[in-house]
Amino acid sequence: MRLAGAAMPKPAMNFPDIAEVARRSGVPASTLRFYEDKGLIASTGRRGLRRLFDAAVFERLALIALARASGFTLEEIGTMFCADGRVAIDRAMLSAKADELDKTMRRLRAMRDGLRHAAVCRAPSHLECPTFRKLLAGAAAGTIRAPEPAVKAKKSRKARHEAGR
Amino acid sequence: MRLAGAAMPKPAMNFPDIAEVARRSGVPASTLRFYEDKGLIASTGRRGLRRLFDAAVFERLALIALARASGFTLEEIGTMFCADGRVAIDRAMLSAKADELDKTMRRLRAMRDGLRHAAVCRAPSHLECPTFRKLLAGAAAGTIRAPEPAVKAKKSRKARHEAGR
DNA sequence: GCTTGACCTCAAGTTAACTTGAAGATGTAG
DNA sequence: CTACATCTTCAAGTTAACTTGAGGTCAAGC
Repeated sequence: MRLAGAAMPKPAMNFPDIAEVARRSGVPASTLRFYEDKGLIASTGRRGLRRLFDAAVFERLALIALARASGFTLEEIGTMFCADGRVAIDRAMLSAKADELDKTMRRLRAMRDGLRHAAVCRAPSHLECPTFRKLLAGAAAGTIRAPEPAVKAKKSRKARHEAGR
Repeated sequence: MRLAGAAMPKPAMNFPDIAEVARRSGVPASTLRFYEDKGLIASTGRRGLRRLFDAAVFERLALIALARASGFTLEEIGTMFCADGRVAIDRAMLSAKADELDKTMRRLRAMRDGLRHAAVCRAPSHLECPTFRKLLAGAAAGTIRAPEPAVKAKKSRKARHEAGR
C-alpha cells in the first residue's frame, strides 16, 4: 500500500502529524480533533500549531472503533481509559453490553424472520397474512420496539477518505 | 376515569380524537402530529380545530412501529403507503431489509463473542489477550465498523405516557 | 522574504425522530 | 357567559457523532 521509501517524509515517522494519522487509520482529521477534544485520544505535543501524535494512537483508535462497533457510545468509551492513558475496561460493563447485544439480536432475529415471511407470503395483502398480523399485534401492544441509538456510516469513512475526500 | 355511559362521550368512539389515539396506541400526541405532518398517518377530519381519526389509524400505527422495529426509516415507511391510504409494501424491499438485518446480526454476534471473551479473559490487560488483539486488528483494518443509525427508546414512550407524563 | 498549502480554532450545520414551548383558538362544564 | 382544560400551529430545541466553513497561523520551499 505505502511504498516503504528510504527517505522519511516531513513528519518524523515516530511522531505522525494529524494527516499521517488520518491516512494510516482512515479516521478523518476532523474526527481526530473531535476525539482529542473529547479526551479520547491525546496528541503528544505540537510542532508549531500542529499536533504530533505517537504510534500508540493507532491502537487507541482501533480500540475506539471496536468499542463503537460493539455499540458503546463515545462517552462510555471515555470511561475505558484512565487519565494516565492506560486502558482499564470494566469487565462488568463488557458483560452488560454483551447482554444488550443479545437482546438486540433476539429482536432483530424476530424482525428478520417476519420480513422474510412477509416477502414471500402469498396473501393478497400483508394485512391478511396471519403471521404478519401477529407481528402487527405485537407492535400494537408495544412488545415490539425500535432499536437503540447507534451510529451512522452512510458511505464508510475509509471509502470517502480513499476516494480523495 | 371515564364512565362508560350510554351517552357517547365527547369524541365519538369511532372517531377518536388525538388524545384518545395517543392513549390507546401509546404514541404521544406530538408524535401523531409529527407523523401526520410527514404523511404517515392522516386524520379524517376536524371538529373545530381538533383532529379526528378513524379506527384504521391504529393499524397504521402498528405498522409503523413494526417497520421502525425492523430498522426502516420513517421515509422508507412513507413509501409503503399509497396515496389512497392503501398499504403496498415492496417485497424486494422486505428482503433487502432482512438481508441488512442478517448482516447487522453477524456483526453483532462477532462483537458479542468478543465482549464475552474479554469479560472473562485472564490476560492482565485486554491488550495482551490474543483474541482481543485479533478484534482490534479487525477494527484497525476497518473490517469492523459501527452500526447503522436507528432510534432511541430511553424510557419507552408507553412507560412515560402511563406514568402520567 | 514571500508564497503556499496544510494545519489551527471555534462556531455552526447535519441527520433522524421527536419533544418542548409560546401564543392562540375552542368545545364544554357550570 | 365565563372558565378552562385541550386542543391548535409553528418554531426551536434535543442527542450523538461528526462535518463544514470562516478566518487565522505557520513551516518550508523557492
